[in-house]
Amino acid sequence: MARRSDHTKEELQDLIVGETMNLVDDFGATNITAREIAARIGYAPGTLYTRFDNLGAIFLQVNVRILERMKTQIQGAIDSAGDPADRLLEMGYAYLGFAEAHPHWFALLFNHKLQQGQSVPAYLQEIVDSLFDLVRAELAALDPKATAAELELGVRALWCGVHGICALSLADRVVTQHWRADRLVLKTLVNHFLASWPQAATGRKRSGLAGGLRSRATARDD
Amino acid sequence: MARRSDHTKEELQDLIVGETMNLVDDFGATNITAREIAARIGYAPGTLYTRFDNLGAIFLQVNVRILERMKTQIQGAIDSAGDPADRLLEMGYAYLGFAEAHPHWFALLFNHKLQQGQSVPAYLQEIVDSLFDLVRAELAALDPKATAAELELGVRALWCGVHGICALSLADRVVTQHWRADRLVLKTLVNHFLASWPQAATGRKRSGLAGGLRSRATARDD
DNA sequence: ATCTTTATTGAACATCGTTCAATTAAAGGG
DNA sequence: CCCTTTAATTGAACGATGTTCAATAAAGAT
Repeated sequence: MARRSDHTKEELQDLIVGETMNLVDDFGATNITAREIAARIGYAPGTLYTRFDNLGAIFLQVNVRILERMKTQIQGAIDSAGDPADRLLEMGYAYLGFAEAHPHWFALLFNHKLQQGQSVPAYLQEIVDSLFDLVRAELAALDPKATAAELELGVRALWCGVHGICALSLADRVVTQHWRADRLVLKTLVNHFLASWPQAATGRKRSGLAGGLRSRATARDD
Repeated sequence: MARRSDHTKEELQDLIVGETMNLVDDFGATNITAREIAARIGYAPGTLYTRFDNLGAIFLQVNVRILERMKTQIQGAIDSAGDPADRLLEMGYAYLGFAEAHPHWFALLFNHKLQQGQSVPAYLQEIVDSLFDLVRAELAALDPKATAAELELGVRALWCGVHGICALSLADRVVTQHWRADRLVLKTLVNHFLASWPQAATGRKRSGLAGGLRSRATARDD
């Protein structure tokens, strides 16, 4: 039995979340048991419930750490590229690289359901927002005249698009990209998107290709 | 007890899959038990295992039906629109509409993991392929000179992009599109993509906007 | 030393997926 | 019509799960 003051409350909490994170990486969240987590940190199963309401609460904290790591990866990708378009592409590659390197983390991050009445921790939401901001900054650099609403739409469209590629790259699913060229698909998507991003190349007039898009994109929402 | 010849083997199989499909729609796959499925069709739990190896095998057949329904929805969307670009957009809306109308089905379809050594049923893969073909046909109509490889890349990029929007529109997840404008995001993504789809508008020359994209999209794959 | 507090335990509970010997209904042969 | 054969169906049982909580034991206080 672990002695009473081997760890403070905070240390024990960290220990639980950290070990769960490792187990998720290796085996996936669905193959983890409370007893296994407890055994690995040298405590009894019941101890987990002195710090967390249930396993779901632990997984939520694991997701915070996963998202932190993902942000680190994506931020690192920005430094290695020069112009905004390349930086957006590198961010996409980093996102995809993370999903491929840690598919179980990726799955937990996006599939884990909050329990009834539970809300997203503010700190986690901040990280999400900061990631959105990274994309927004590059899109704004490419189109300084874009409105806030246009930028918001662009960020979300691009982000979701890249996410879809990563989500469908996960193995052992029913619908999968068995065609192994995810990076090429990602590049295709990002570049097609960016090709018409400065929505009106010269002075935001509605003419030609980009103008056609603009009228499309701002028409009625159906 | 259900009498021996109340149902043939095939009828019983259909009954199990159908009832499971209903339960998934209402409560989600993770909240369903073998005992509940059995009770609803008036059989004992053990009976399920005379037709299926385990619950996962039932869910796999449910996924076949889900995908069939999804295909029906998407095919229906094609008829209601005129030009290829509108048809692609409508297909995206149908995809999104399906995800929003049946989030639990959508989650099962894309999150359910095959067990070790299990492979995707041929019939299910055929449906996936046929859906890809629907997108391919429209992209080909928009760019008759596109090569097979270009079409394949385009189909996958567009499909994955739309899928990402749908996946992130699911509620009660940690990372979510709490910003309710999924259809607008989808339209933005599709239209930006299509705006540069006929990759070189006049005679496939590499010039201007589209040419820039083309050189990007076909450069080294990293 | 003794008491108080509280961190930790681990047996117990309900429920889960799954198995399989027992049971019961249908089919066939006389 | 009855008896035997066949196989569809059962439901108790098993091991494992998440979770609870009275019991325990260790730390700090007096």
